[in-house]
Amino acid sequence: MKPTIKDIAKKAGVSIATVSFVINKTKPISLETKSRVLRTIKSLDYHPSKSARSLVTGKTGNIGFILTDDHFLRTEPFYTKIFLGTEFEARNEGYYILLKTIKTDFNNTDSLPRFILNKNVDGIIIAGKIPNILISRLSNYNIPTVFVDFIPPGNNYPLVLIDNIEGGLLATNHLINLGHKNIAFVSGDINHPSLSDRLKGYKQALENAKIPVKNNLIITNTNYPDRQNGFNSAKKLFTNNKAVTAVFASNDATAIGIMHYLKEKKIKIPKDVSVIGFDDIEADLMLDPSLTTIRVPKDELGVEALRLIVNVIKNRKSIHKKIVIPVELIVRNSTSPYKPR
Amino acid sequence: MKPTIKDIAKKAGVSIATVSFVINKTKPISLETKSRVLRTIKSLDYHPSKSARSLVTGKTGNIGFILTDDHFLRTEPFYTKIFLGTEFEARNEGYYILLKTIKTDFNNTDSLPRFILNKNVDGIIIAGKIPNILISRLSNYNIPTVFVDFIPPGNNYPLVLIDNIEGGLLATNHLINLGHKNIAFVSGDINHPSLSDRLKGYKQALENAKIPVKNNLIITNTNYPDRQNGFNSAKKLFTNNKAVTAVFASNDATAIGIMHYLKEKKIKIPKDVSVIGFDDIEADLMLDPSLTTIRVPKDELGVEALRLIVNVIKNRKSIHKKIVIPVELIVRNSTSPYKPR
DNA sequence: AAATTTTAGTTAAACGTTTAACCTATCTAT
DNA sequence: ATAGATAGGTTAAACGTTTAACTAAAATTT
Repeated sequence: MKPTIKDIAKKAGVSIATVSFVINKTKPISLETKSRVLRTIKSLDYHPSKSARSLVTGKTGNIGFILTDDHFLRTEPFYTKIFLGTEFEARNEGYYILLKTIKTDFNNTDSLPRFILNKNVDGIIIAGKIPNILISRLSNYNIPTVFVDFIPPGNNYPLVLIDNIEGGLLATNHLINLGHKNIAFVSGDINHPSLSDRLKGYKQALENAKIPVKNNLIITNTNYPDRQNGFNSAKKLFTNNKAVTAVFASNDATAIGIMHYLKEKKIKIPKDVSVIGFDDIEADLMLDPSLTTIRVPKDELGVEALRLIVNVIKNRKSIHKKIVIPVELIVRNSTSPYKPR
Repeated sequence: MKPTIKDIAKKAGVSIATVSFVINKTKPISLETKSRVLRTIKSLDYHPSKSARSLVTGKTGNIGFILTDDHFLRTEPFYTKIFLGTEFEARNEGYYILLKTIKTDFNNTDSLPRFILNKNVDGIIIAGKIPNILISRLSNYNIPTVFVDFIPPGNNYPLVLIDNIEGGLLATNHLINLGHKNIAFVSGDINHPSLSDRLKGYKQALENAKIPVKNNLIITNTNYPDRQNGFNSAKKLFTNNKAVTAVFASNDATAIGIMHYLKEKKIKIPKDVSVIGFDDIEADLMLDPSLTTIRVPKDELGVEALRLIVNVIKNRKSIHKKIVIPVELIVRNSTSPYKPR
């Protein structure tokens, strides 16, 4: 059987309290007994039981990670990467992550994640857009919470965000600097704050450059921003607008769909039309031509979220901190200087 | 404060044991008191504390998932997908997964995963090739273990495996059926059992078709089977063998590298050379031409592993079961009938 | 009718820690 | 010299469950 703290105490000839103090460094213990205790711990390969510890301290050493299943199951591994970043940093900090996906249409009759109900986490990280009803039900439990890539209503939680407006600016400026004037913006669900911020950056860049914003060059809808949606949007865009020479897609999946459409129509990329994406997902590298895009450091988002939640857990006062992760323009081969078509 | 079992007992006018029996259905309780207890549980929104439960039962409701960091961090999300399959099924079964990556060169001085030492998991799943030293050190702890996509030395553990030989056969037969005779096999680290099994299938298919196996058409080494390695191997292969008209790459990453080489050399795929991969990773879809491959249902591997470990945990007798997951030929556009070059 | 079994419950120990309360001896400041 | 603080410990309660051992009544068997 695994040794317990009692075994250590007996063998070292001290009380179990002393052993505990040595382990946790919570009271001064003479160098002599301390080293004796540590030696016996080593010799018996003793490790404190997590459950027993949790029971008395109320701390679990676990952190819950919540996101909607569509965000997790989509082929574009955006939130998966964030999760992995969190996972990675959790190991550095000595925490474990418990993952829970919820349905997109989570409602009042659905039960909350078990790890919340049975107090199996010290805090939670919520990634991406989740239903308001979940947020409000969660708030009853008064558990430390950090949001990633989503601003919950009320906005009094600690946050880790992408600098989407800046990204929109960078992308659009890149096209403007290449000499393009007829620059389209193609997006999926514009209700998602990330996407609407990217649009905001787009508009602002155009205004800064004194290029008029034309509504017929802005294709948005309420669908999930995937390849299919990009393809359909491209069809809509290009059948009506022959003059477009550059497209800013609000994410890479959309960009890929657009490129498929263009290839099908034998429109050359980037000779005839430049395309820029957003996110920098793995698939980009395999495209021909490779996709110019705005890199979002997804792992870093996850890492920062973990650090932030640990911070909130330790300084129980609910920190009202907002961390904005910068993005970066990655120029590849899908964009080139303007030439009249 | 959260209600405890005591609060329920008091309010329902029974002993805490009775409450426990009702919750766990572990002793017959009259319908009347049962429903009274259940009502109070609902009304107080009571949920048993996981730590307390774990402490007395010795069960944690957690399962550890171990793999090497290179398998987890590589851009090809092969093991990530397996992990997600496990995660998904764990939620169905009421378990949580604790993830731990270890270094590829894990040695005797590295400490074992914490969740093992402090008894925070009921069982572990090990995915992919891991160092023998870890396996032997783990065996001291006598914890239920399932291996995925790896046969540990000794081979007396429950396993979930890919049918790699069958996959090698399928891939090679596909090329043979298209009329190819000079079929190359390109692989990375041939010490990995999965890859050597794929080679086995390749050889067997050739023998079945009475096509001689030529060693100069088999390019293997000890590198990680990634794109770069595929590219280099292709260079080696095609500079010496002008007659090759088909290549079986032992995984998709390798195939992608090969395709890059061929494109660079203006060798047309599949007109001049057919290419088939193995794994069916996401990137395949984005390739031009799209990659014919052998699909490995990665999520299913993860799901089966979870089911198996739960089974082992419940029927404590160490089940010696081996689950082989079938693979499937996916024909896309990178393979076509043989034509002389 | 007596003996036995079953049902429905209670009591209390146990799980392995942490930590408040207490104790004694030694050191420090006045 | 005395009071107070500190170092270095011990004892025992507490955390919230499960479960073995027990009891009393009701149902069943003989």
